[in-house]
Amino acid sequence: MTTGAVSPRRADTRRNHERILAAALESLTTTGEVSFNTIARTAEVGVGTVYRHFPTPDALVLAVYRREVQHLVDVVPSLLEEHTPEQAFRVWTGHLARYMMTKRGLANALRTAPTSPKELFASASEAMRSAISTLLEANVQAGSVRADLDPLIVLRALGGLLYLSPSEDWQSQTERLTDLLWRGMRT
Amino acid sequence: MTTGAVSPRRADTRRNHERILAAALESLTTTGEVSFNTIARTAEVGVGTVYRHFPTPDALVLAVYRREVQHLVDVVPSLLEEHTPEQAFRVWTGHLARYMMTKRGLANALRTAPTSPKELFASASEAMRSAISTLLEANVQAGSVRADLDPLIVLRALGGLLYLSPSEDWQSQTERLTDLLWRGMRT
Amino acid sequence: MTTGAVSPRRADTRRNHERILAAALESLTTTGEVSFNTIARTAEVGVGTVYRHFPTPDALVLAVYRREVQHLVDVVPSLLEEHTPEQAFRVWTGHLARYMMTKRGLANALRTAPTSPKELFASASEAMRSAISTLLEANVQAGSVRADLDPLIVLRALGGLLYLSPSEDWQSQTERLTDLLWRGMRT
Amino acid sequence: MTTGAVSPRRADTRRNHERILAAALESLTTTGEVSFNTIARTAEVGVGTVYRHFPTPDALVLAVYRREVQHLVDVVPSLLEEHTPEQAFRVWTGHLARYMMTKRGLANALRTAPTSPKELFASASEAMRSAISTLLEANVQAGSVRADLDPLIVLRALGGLLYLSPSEDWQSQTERLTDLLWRGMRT
DNA sequence: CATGAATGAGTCTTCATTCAT
DNA sequence: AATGAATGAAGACTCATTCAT
Repeated sequence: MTTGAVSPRRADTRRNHERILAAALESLTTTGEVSFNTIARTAEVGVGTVYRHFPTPDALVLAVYRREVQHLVDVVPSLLEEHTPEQAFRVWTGHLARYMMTKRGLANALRTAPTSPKELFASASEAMRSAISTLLEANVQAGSVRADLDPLIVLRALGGLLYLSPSEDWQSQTERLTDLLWRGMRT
Repeated sequence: MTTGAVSPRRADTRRNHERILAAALESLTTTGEVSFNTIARTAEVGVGTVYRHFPTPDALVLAVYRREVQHLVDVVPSLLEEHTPEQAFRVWTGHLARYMMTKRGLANALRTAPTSPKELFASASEAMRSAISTLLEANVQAGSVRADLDPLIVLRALGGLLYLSPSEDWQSQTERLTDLLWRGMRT
Repeated sequence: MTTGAVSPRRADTRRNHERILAAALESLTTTGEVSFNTIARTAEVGVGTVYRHFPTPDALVLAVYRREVQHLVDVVPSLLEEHTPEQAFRVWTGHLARYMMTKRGLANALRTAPTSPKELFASASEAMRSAISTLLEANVQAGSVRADLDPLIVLRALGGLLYLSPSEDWQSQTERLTDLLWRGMRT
Repeated sequence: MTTGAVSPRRADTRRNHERILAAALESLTTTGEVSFNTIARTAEVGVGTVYRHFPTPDALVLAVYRREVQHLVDVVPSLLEEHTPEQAFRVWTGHLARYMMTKRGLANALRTAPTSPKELFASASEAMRSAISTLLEANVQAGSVRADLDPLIVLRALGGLLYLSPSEDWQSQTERLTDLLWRGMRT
């Protein structure tokens, strides 16, 4: 009836979407589980609402994943602006390590995703690969690393960061792992 | 009750222990699940028996894990006898990759083990560390790698092998990852 | 609000009514279920609209039922024009059997209708009874059946046709059942 | 430990089986539903126990069904001992009508049984057919009915008894239906 | 009036854990 | 010690019904 205001119903829907994603992220980063019932309870919506927004648990995990991975991708340009290519790479591995540590549950959920790990990685892993690719290209331009590096291999080499646990001296370990890797990468 | 004689009972018990471990390993490497009921069924013992042998699911996973990791540790000496130190290291990473690929379910279970990741790594990760340590020492002796490498860092760098999936060209990827790493390790 | 003019709204409403009935019929004859949500989806209207047109699932089933049964009632006059009374009866039982077989889901839904089986039969069963009544009267006039037959009893005797399944030799079974019944009915 | 008494555990199990069947029968004859949760609640056992005894809802319905149908089959011999063949048949249809009326929910559940209607009828319908067959044979021997009657057709003709509802004058209707049928059956 | 998002009760099913034998 | 039946909490999912727009 009114024209000025955004319809409350519409607002509810959007807010629900947000709340569900937030609840799912929290659940994934803490327990690593994605019980629709629990998420509904946390987000304070009905279970049916969760199902309306995300047909399957996988779809929900995927949505959370995409969103989170995007953070790592988005930070690359600014890193390259503010640092030398080499520094940018090193700082980014720090981001990656921190991300891995915080989102442990998420990482696990991704690995154990029962269905369509294909689609999952097709999009997410590709995003990561392109982020690394950009960093490598900048370094190749600067002459600091070899030109024949496969971003995927570098990504795999960084995979060990997944093992880091908050209790250990992860900062130092990350640096040392990056050092080791860098020695193997440089010209 | 008695300690001197090996009672027939004792034999049964030992056999049960074996069967449970075998069933758990199979379950972990295939489905990645460790349902006590399922394992009991596979091992052809009662659930109660499984509980008697392993108080918690974690204890069972840990036991399986220890056993499996031992294989990777045990192979080191013979590798060093039959190959140059560098070759030994490279061949061992191949073993590691194959192991990771075969025991995917196990690896996942380990990562998602809800409790006591401490104890889990205290023993298992330590075993792996010592295996790498041995390989590194041989290479240091031969002058092929730097003397200041931390085995743990190298182990982390190899962690990316966990991502490999059977469908991909994992052999080539393993070699390339090892190459990259080796460049960073050598003198 | 107004009664004199046929509003465009009215047209929409009538069309919706039709679509809902059509969707319900299809659902009943195929799956035998009457999920309002599913029906709404099939009819391409909102659930609320279905509720507006039919207050309860029963009301909807009843409406579909009435409509379908009418087919069996409407065919009687023409049968009596084109056949002898006895043949008309026999042909009609064939119609009945085919109808039962096609609308199996409908028949089941009717039987399991949780509430108001009263109202359900008050109208639908009455229509069937009158159809049979007409057929019997013609036969009484022709002197081929006894005059003291209760149409309801005859209807019940034909109820066995409900059991027929498409896979069996239902045509022959219908004829034999009709034969048996006819022997009991004739003068 | 004791030898004289049947082990209590064994007794519990058997008692549970009974209670579940009883609860299922009640549920089927009243609401026509077979919710495992509800049945467990009624029988005062855990849901898991119901699952242990009956793997699927169908298996439970089937078990109840077999049991109930058996009653109708078992009564035949005594009827033939105490009555003339014709009377036996008429009394049996009375039993059938009463059974149908009481077990309405059961009958419905049977018709709508989603899976394996095959197996269901292979056993149950066959039992019914043989019951009627016995009654017919006795009558053929006594010369009261024709020898070429197909028990299955007679069973179908009696199917109309399913329609009877307790509120109506079902006794009289049953008799009249049987009369009509008998006229068609006799020599 | 029509729409369809939201709700939540209720069903199915699995599985860790207990415990009587 | 071994067994496995029993239990029930918990998760997945459906669907009737309400209600804001």
